[in-house]
Amino acid sequence: MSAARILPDRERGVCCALEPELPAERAGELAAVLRALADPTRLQIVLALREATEPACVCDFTATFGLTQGTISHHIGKLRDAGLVEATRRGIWTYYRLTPHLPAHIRRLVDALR
Amino acid sequence: MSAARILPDRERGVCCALEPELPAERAGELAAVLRALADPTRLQIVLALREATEPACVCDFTATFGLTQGTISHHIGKLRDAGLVEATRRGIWTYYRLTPHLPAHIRRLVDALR
DNA sequence: CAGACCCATTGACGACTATCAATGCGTTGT
DNA sequence: ACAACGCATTGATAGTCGTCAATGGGTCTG
Repeated sequence: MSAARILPDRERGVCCALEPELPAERAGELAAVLRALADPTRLQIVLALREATEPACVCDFTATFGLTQGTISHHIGKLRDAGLVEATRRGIWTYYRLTPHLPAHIRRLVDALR
Repeated sequence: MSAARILPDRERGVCCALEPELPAERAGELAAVLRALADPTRLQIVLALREATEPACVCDFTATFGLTQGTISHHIGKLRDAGLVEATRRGIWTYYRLTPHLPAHIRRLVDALR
């Protein structure tokens, strides 16, 4: 044990102005991706697509999650807005898959999900 | 190029019921952590704590982000609720640091942030 | 004790979210 | 042409979120 870390001594009235780790714009983009993932349904959709060998359709998910078709479509729309998911129309169906060649830092994030 | 993937043939009225990748409870927990990270301010706080050599105080962040003390406290409260951040009182100050020994799958997620 | 300081909490406000039922649109099969 | 199908969109509702100003509770200094 003994991760007892020593706490810094502070002078009253003096705060350390910290530097943000990321430029504001970058932090906003990353937060937007996280927001897209921050819902159990959308998270499961992304994980399913990540593992899937074939692209999936909206109707595949409605049964799985017990949600309305409209709701699933809404969720997938958010994933598309975030750039995480791509769609391909083919006749009646719209096939979805994880966006191939995501930016490296986003891909790392998606890969970290478990 | 030619990432031209072959799309599956589908029979009308037949959807593939997919298996969720995660048990519902686990997905909910993970989504909760993602929700805690899904705000630019909280994201920057976590990144700052991840890189910091010394724990930080609320007042350190108010200047950095141009937000009220109350707002920063509120954000840190959410990070605490999510289990990402720990607090230590010492006299006037409350020192915050990233929770040591996070569960592996959460730690992996935090490490993936950039 | 009185004041200054750090932080948490509360109340209020506008903005956004998740969900459903209902509707509309394009495509396919008969 | 018509009906069935997959999906998107809309409108509505209940809930959550981010922010601030204001207040209150500890803790230190003089």
